[in-house]
Formats: sequence, structure tokens, C-alpha cells
Amino acid sequence: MDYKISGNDIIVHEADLDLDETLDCGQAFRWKKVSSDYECTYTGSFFNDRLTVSQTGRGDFIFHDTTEEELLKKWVDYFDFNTDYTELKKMFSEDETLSKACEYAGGIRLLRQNSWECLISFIISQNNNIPRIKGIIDRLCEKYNEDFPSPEQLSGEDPDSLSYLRSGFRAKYICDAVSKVNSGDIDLKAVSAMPIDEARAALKRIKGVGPKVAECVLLFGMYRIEAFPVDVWIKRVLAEYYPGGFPEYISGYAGIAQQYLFHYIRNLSE
DNA sequence: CGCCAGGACGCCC
DNA sequence: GGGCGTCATGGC
Repeated sequence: MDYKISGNDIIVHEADLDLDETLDCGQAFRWKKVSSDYECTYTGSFFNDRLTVSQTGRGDFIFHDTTEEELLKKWVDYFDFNTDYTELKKMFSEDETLSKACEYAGGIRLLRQNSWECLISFIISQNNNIPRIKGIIDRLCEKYNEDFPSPEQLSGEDPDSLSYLRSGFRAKYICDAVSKVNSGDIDLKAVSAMPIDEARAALKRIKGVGPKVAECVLLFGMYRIEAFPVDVWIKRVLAEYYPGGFPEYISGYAGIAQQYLFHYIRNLSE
């Protein structure tokens, strides 16, 4: 990634980033596409930080109203700019299916998100569709000045008081997560450093967190890129293209490969 | 109207 | 330990 400052904006060039593919592929739910003069512009939040960012062409971006300090401290990390995706995709391309997936959606990056926000977001995501997931998270953040509420801020809630979210049966799961994190029963920072099987087991002690949600929290909220969420789409990919199993040399980066495959297979069926 | 959504739980055998 | 109905809500 290279960048230059332009007034209150920062012009960034990064070949391996496409905003539509990265911000609207189901890994984060708080980005909104807003109309603009550019190719596309998104405004959104990462935990308690906001950003408006435009794509002006292939690999060209404007980070609006931000400082060099903020860019380097927050957004470089969030957009995973220190990881060389060209190199990753080169490795993936030795596999025929992954090669096609990378060709189709090569601008996907794995966002380094906040573990707590991811935990709640993916609890909400179960048996739900993306527009409605976004709506529920919108209503939650709206109540806290567009910040994502901390476990402490949610400590007094119960499923009834959360009814304004219209999250259905998931409200009681949110409350269990709040309770276990506030009591110290679950320490997300400690979980993120655990051996992965131990981390999976710890997360699954929260009600409403099963294999899929745990895997998403590990991948999207803790940057455990070996985590591999399996949903109906990925099941389809595995059955159709990898009957003998997923290539071993990918396993350490399986989560990033999963992102490319997920996007690819969903497009094929449309 | 019925079907489905980036699932998990509880209960059944 | 695998199979299956159920769980709220709303987009389509």
C-alpha cells in the first residue's frame, strides 16, 4: 500500500482491494454504500471509529476526512494492508478452483475486526439474511450514538428490553454472551490467543454459538486465518470441487481462501 | 401466501 | 452421535 496526503483526505493505492467485494461480502455489516461521484463510496464504522472511503478506480481509493496518524493506527490494520494478498493469491492459484475464485473476486481482503462486535454480529447472523442482520445491528448501534455497545453498556439488558432490536430468538443468546463476557467467564482476548480447538470450545460455551458462529468469530474477529466457516455454500464447494478434502498447503490460510470461494460459488448460482 | 435466510438447540432414538 | 422439528422476523 502506498499513500499520499491531500488536504483532509488521504489518497491510497492498493491493487488487491475492491470495496464492493470486501465491505459487502458478509464479513462486516455496518458499511453502507452511499451515492457519490466516484466508482463507489462506503461509509461505516469499525467498533467506535467511523470512516468514509471511496474507490475511484482499480486500486485507487480516497480515505475521507482522516489523518495520517489515524490511517496508520487504525485503517492499515483494519484493511489488513500489511498482508501481501498478491503473494497469497499466487499460492492459491496452484489450485484450479481457487484460481478461478481469485480471478473472479481478487479484491477481497479479510478485515481485522473487533472480537466483541463480531461475536454479537455473528450470533445475530444465524438463520438470518444479510439485510435483516444489518437492520438489527443498525438498531443496536443507533441507541449508542452509532458506536457498537460494549459488554458493560449491555450489562443491564434482558431479552425483553432488547425487543426493540426485533432479533427474535437470538436476544437470549446476546444476553448470554454479555453475561459470560462481563463475568470474566469468557475472556475474548485470552480466547484469541488459545490453540484453535481450545478457542472453539470456549466460544461454544456461549448459548447460540455453534460451530459456524465460533468459526466466524475466530476468522473475522480474531484474525485466526486458519479458521474455516462452513455453511451451505461452502459445503457445496467442498462436495463439488474437493471430494477428497481441501488441499493441505492451504490449511494455514483456509479462512482467506474460504472468502474467495464463498463469493465465487454464490455468483455461479445466481 | 409460502419459502428461505452465512444455525443452534433440545429432544428423540 | 446423527436426524429432525423448532425457534422470531421479515425479504422476496
